[in-house]
Amino acid sequence: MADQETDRYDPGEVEGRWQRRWEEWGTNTFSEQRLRSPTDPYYNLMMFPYPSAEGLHVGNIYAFTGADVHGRYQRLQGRDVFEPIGFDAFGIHSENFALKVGVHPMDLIPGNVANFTRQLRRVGGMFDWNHAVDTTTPDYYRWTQWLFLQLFKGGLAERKEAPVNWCPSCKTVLANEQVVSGLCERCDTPVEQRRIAQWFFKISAYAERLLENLKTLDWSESTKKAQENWIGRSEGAVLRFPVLGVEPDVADLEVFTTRPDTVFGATYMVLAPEHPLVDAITSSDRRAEVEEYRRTVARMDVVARRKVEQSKTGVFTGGHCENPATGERIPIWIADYVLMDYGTGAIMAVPGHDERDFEFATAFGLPIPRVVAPGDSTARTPLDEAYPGEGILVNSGRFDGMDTREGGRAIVTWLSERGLAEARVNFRLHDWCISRQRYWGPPIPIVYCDECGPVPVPEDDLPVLLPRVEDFQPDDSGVSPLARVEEWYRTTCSECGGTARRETDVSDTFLDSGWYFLRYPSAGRDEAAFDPEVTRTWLPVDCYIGGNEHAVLHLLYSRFLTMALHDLGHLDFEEPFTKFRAHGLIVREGAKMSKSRGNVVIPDSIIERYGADSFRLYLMFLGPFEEGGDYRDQGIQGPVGFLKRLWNAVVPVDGLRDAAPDVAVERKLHQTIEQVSRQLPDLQYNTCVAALMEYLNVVRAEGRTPTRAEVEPLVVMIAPFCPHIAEELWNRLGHEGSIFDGTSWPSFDPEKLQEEAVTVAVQVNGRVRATIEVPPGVSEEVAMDRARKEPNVARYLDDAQLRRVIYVPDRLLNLVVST
RNA sequence: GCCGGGGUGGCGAAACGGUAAACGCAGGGGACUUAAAAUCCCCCGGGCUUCGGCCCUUGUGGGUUCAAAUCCCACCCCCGGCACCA
Repeated sequence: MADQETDRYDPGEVEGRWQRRWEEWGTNTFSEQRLRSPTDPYYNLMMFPYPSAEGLHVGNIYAFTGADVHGRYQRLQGRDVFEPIGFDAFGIHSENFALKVGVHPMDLIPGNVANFTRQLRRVGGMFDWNHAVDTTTPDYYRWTQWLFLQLFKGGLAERKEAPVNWCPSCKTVLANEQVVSGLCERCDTPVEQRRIAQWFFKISAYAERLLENLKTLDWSESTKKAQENWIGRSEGAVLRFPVLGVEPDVADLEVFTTRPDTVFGATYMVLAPEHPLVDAITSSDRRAEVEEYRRTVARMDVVARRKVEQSKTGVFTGGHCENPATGERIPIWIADYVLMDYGTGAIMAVPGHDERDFEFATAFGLPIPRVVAPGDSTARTPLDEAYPGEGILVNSGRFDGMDTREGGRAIVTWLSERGLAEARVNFRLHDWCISRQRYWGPPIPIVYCDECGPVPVPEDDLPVLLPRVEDFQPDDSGVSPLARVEEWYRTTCSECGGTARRETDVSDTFLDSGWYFLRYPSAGRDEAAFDPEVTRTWLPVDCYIGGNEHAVLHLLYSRFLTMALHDLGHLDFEEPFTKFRAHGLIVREGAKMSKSRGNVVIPDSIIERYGADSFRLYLMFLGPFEEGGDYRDQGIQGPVGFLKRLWNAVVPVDGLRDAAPDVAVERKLHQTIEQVSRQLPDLQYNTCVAALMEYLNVVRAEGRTPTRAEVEPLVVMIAPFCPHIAEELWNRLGHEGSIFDGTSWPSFDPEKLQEEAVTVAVQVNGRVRATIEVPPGVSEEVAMDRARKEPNVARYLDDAQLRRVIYVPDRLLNLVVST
């Protein structure tokens, strides 16, 4: 006879025992042998965390649990599920935090990683700790540097000048997100722009392919859309405007436009202030003003420059060019609303049909002709605002009367005959700047030789170790703290042996995280970044789950790197993630969780109090996984009670009955198996949990003692959500080893889930007047017969005429009558 | 402004175009208890009721349909992302 006291559900005790066993037995870890020859490999990936000093937050646990439930379900189906985890510990967050608390990141990070590891183990994820990665270890970033070299050799890395945000007070380069409305987020000093030579990856060369491949991917629609917008494909044409009256002759001004049809309405040109032709075009009487304007714009930071201002500013250069369509002489202005890094850095201004140009022309008194007339308007209908839509061309010479679409094509053809136009597809996507003038990252593996120029570090010399530098505070030089460490950056050229200087910038964190999924299966190998055979076996990733905050950058960079490695012959696939699902956001009591609000949920104390299984179950229950949910402190009581009742149902004092299952319970069981098996792979966790709760309610109805056959499948179905209690109960049911090592997922019998009676709603004119119990699939006649006998139906039929009957078998009978 | 995702009981949420509110939280009542906790049972959108029922209710307004939370059109609000992209 079992003692009730000692057999009470004690989550801490159960979870500790099973976590120890998993480790002892190697339940979740892959040996070299198993990694090389799995029978049914399934790579289950989740976005690895940045190990902050605060520890895991609920958002992390929510995401990881959702992914873990998916992995465990696949495993119960008999697949070999590889579920790795790692740490994305380089980067500005770690570095800034280290500066703030005055501890060196090399001392800080290991502690954070250890704490995260402890928490991740406690939550009960199915992680293969033998294949964990930490991006800050030399045996990882050695291969990050190797990756840079491959792109460099493949001609996909180039060095060029680009503007960065500079805070003159903090004396540091700032990332765009550290600039808040033109001010440094730390000291509120106005941020300036500096031009620095930096390394870029030519992701824009892949724009078309990155866009095109999206169609083939099984990804969350919102994520695909975000990438589509980011890539920003637009079709149009490049038009050439000859510059007039400048000696010696300068090149034609090139503009990109999506509306070549409106070229007859281009009454002036606008160049970006930093456009290379500004100097040549500016007349002597305008030079002082132009220079002054360019200086003002240069003082603005990159972010403020891109903010929509209330009013347009700009100055006239004194120069003119010829509109190739009208032959008219039109003025050239410069204005900050034209961006150097989009299109050609110059536009033809069509104030009649572009809102920004209209605003500018209005401010500076420039002419605003109409060249497009929609619907009921004519060439002479006045414009009181820009009309950017489609219509019929007017005031456009021989193109008058054409609609804007065919007119555009005709004009491009006409101008191209004179070499003044060509069709062009333009992308918003920019090249990826990977240089960071910071300390906490992998040094970019390049040396600058006085003789040979930039020379890649030989692969055999990798890693270029990041030296321990006590003073890693950025200074006003605008270059990395590593530039102050002479004994580190002084080196010799690997080609000529002469004196050389190391690149002192480090690379972007997104480069670390852009390939980590390639490393996991090969973690620990020191002969290659990723083993070709193992990579072929496990990749691409079968399912990737993560937050939509990385919808654009991380996912796009990962796709680009994979594509580039494919083209360079290192991979035989070009898309890394076959399936991607974005999880939703967790809020608390309707408000976003944040430290400043003081409403952050501390997972450790909740797990200590209720156990990881209850916490996991609650997180998966509180809302649809892909939409997120509202964390309410009291809400966990439901799952807590459920697990207690589950425990008490399987571990009863009198022992389980071994009798045949009750027919009604069995039917509910098969219905539950059907629903859970269908919804679980679709990540519809909240309704799966509800179904399991419903089933347990039926099993325990009126205090009945369940049979083994009734509860055993329930234990298996709860296992993805609550692995510890499932293992314990499975074990107590007499099974050896781990529940996850068998293929124990239950199957259902379609016949057994059929109800023997169904409730059919009887409506009169669409309103429910009665319900009838009938055997499933009865004929309309029988149902009608039964319905007529219902007094509350009959009284509506008495003095009415039956006009129509709609019968949906097993669901409803609608009688349409009129009086 | 543009692109996503949402608006359903006191709350978190369910609902192949077919009985709106499953599952759970909170709340109320009861059982057990000296008491409390735990546990178990019952009630729980609103109004009316002759206790048979009837009417109203899924952000707002229209529409399609025998039937709309669900489909279509217009609009309002909330959350997330992007934002002078020519």
